[in-house]
Amino acid sequence: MDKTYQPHEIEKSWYKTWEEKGYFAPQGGDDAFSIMIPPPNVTGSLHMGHGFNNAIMDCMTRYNRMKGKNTLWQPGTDHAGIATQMVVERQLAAQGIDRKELGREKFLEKVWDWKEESGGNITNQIRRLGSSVDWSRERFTMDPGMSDAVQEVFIRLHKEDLIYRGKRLVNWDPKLNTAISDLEVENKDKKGHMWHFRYPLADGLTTKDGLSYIVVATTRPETMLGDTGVAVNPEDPRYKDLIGKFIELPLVGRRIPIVGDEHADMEKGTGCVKITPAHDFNDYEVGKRNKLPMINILTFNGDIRATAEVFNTNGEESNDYPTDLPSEFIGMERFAARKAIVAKFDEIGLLDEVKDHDLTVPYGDRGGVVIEPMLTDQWYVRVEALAKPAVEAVENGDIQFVPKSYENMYFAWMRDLNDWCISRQLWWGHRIPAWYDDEGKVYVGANESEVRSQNNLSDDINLRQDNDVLDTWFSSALWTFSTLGWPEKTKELETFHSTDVLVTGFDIIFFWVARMIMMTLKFTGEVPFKTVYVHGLVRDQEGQKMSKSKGNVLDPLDIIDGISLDDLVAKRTGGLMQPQMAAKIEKQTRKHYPEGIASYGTDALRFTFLSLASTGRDVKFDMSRLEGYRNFCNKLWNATRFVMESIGQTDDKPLTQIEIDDINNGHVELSLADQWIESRLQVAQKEVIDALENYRFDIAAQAIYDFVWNEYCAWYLELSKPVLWDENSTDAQKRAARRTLVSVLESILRMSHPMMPYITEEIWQSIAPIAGKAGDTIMLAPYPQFDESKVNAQSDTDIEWLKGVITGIRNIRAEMGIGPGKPVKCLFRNGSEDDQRRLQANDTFLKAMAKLEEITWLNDGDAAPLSATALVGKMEVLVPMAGNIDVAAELNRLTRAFDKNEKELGRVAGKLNNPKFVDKAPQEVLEKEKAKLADFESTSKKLSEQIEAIKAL
RNA sequence: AGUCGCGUAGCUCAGUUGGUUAGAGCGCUACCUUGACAUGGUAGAGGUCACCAGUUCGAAUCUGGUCGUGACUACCA
Repeated sequence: MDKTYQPHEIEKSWYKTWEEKGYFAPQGGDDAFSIMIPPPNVTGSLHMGHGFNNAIMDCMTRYNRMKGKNTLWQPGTDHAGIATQMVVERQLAAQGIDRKELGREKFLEKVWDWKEESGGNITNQIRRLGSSVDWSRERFTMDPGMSDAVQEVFIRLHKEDLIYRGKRLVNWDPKLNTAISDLEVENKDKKGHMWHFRYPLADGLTTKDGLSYIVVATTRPETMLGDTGVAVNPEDPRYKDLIGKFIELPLVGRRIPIVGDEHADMEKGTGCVKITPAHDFNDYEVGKRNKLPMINILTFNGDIRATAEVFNTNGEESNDYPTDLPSEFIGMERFAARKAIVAKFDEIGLLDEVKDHDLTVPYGDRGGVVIEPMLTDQWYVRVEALAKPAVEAVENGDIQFVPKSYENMYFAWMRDLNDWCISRQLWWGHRIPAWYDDEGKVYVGANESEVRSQNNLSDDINLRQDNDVLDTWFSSALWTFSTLGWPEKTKELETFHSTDVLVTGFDIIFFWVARMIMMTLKFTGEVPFKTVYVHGLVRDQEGQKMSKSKGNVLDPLDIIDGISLDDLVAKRTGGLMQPQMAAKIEKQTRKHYPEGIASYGTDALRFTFLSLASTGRDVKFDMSRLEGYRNFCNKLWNATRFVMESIGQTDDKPLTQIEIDDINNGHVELSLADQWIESRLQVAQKEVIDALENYRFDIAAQAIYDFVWNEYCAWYLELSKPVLWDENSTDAQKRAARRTLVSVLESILRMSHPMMPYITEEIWQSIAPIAGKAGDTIMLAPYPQFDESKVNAQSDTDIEWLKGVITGIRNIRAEMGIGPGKPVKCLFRNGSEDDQRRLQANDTFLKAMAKLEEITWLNDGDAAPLSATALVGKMEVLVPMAGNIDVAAELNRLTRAFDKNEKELGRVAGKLNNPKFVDKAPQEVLEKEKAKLADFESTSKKLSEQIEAIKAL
């Protein structure tokens, strides 16, 4: 074995072996366990969030598999409509090709090509993370089977009138030219302006104040081209007389009414609100209430149209107004038009005022440009009826969120839902199964011929299919059951649905979790999962969300394999949407990773993720923690080297079967340490199992770390040395130590395997046969169970005593400046029978671990030399001060201990002197405090005696 | 503005139904290459649990408020 842990060597080949041997496929008992991977973007690449997510899911999966359950972790990817289409469009643009020139068919071929080319990337990454998914069942949302499911769902929902089509105001992304749902809109706080415009009253009217105009304010001046009214509050004494009158819309010359609507707030702004129903969500509602026409003035790219589109309040084309727009603005980009229109108002003396204004601006989360409310035909899901059972499933506990507090978030969102806009003006995705005849009548069905036959449409009637595709989340919402074969009634569906647990970040509870619950209940009558484990979001060391545009993303593989600083900088600054950020990103990267990133290996990364998986909302990823866990792997590795060495196994000379049988079956005489470590192992196992069952991976990781490092390595390994190295030890004693070393290590490996699959498999392969365990892989070995019969409380207190003596002497050594290599004498005074028994049983351990040349037991009245002293319970451990020892230092040490003890003594005494406490506190607590008091008093007494003795010199 | 969450050691975080001498890792200080491991060992230092008030015999933990901070929702004519 190498002297240090080398993750690369270990992690190189195991995954391939596991996969090839089919260990990931479901096998095991009748009791099933299943979990669905949240499908990542097929052409994307993994980020730290995926790494975190995968570490948790794989830990659960491996744990349940080792428990003997019929375990399925279902993998797959989604088609990520917008994101993928964007990437391919950009690639084409680089070659000077436009998507529309290419045509739909050809373009889709290109996307499929790209999927073939890059789709392996993400699955490779998942493999590198060690995720034990069943690759034989890998699914993709655009697979034929899943597409059938999507179509089936659409048609059925439509039949039940839960899907409808309508002309409505939607969030429009002018860059990507598609509608997006309100969840895909990101609101950002911006500094902007509020422009006040004067709108002249028509027909020579004046206001009460004698003005010939009213003033409206807007943050989006360009929309005024589409104004079809001005609203004032019906109660507003300033303006209510004007209701029913008209104004002359500047620049356009449109005559538009003043309407009374409560939307206009008398306290706010000027009290007059311009109404642009085709370009503002509030105005849309006001327009509907007041029967105002809607005028669309923008193209899908967000430019001013050549001619406006005029609709009546029902969304039908109308001639309520002419379609002319002022020629000087035509074709202008919306923000340029804003400037030009403000300038024009200023020029003609109608710009009343400009104020600075803080506002929230909606951005598309994909395209990154300002969203424009746009009047378009879209498909919607009516969510109200679907939401009700989805809420109930959580209320009645069929689905449980962990941590529970996320249920509030879920309910809050489910309470006020908007209908879900599911159509996207893209080519990449599931095309909407709807056909239109020449009159625009809609027919929904699986395909054209079905539509014709179901609706008795003859072949000479023209039909064309809807151009749009469905939101990717529509197909993702069917993920748990469509991956298992629905709408067929498959065996998999029966066995693995509902799934046991969904592991996801809170940021997609609405996007995905809620929609899955709604759709799955609707179509299977089952919940998609029984538990939703919600983890935090991985952030960088400054607590910032990781994003490509901020340049603070990390690829988990770069942590596993390592990356040079220059490569990391290049990776982060390449392909930026905003190239001007490059310098800042480079500076930041060089600051945070002056040496680049070392290679830490998969196990250390996974263990780090799991140790960070507490109940918090954020996970700040801390490289120093990662380093600590890499060191932990090294610790485990070297402990193994020690065990191998102790049993006489070397790389080129393995143990013979006879030698192995001897270790496992020969006569043994268990030492206190042997019994103790077995006992502690049980306690650790219980802690780990309890933590895993409660989704507290941080606690499980901590328990493993603590047991391996601070008990097995720090104490047990050290305690085994005196036995193994002492010529006077019997064979039975040595055999006991060897057997214990091996069996505890083997248990540690199985206990840790779900968290650190590679190193545990690597070591297990050589340790298991020696421990007498059969099996080809640790993956399928049984998970260790808590065995109460091996818990030994006596050994625990005895070892604590031993540790106390050793630590006490080491402390004296350190404070007195006695080097660890120098043997000292030691005397025990004022010890009990128990102390004496322990001393006899542990004489060898003590001498070896505290480097003692002689131990003397003092009986009452025996004289003691002047000594430095440590207390172990009531017993005093004396290290004689052989003349050259620092008296002042010892006095100082004792005084510090005394002061500390006095403080505690005072605190406890105060409590016990309080009659109310003595009166009301439970007996149990009272006894505990009394015992503490006695201890502190005895310690104080001893320490002051010792201080006096030193002072007397 | 509303809702929810958070504030514990220099840093990153645990702290289960109120009773611990408030813990861990990293970092820090001193010492140590001793035959698993310097990716190590030994011994230490370091906290008014944001602040104020309350409930209680007893509060990091429960309640109310203040301050700071984050997320989400809404508004922003």
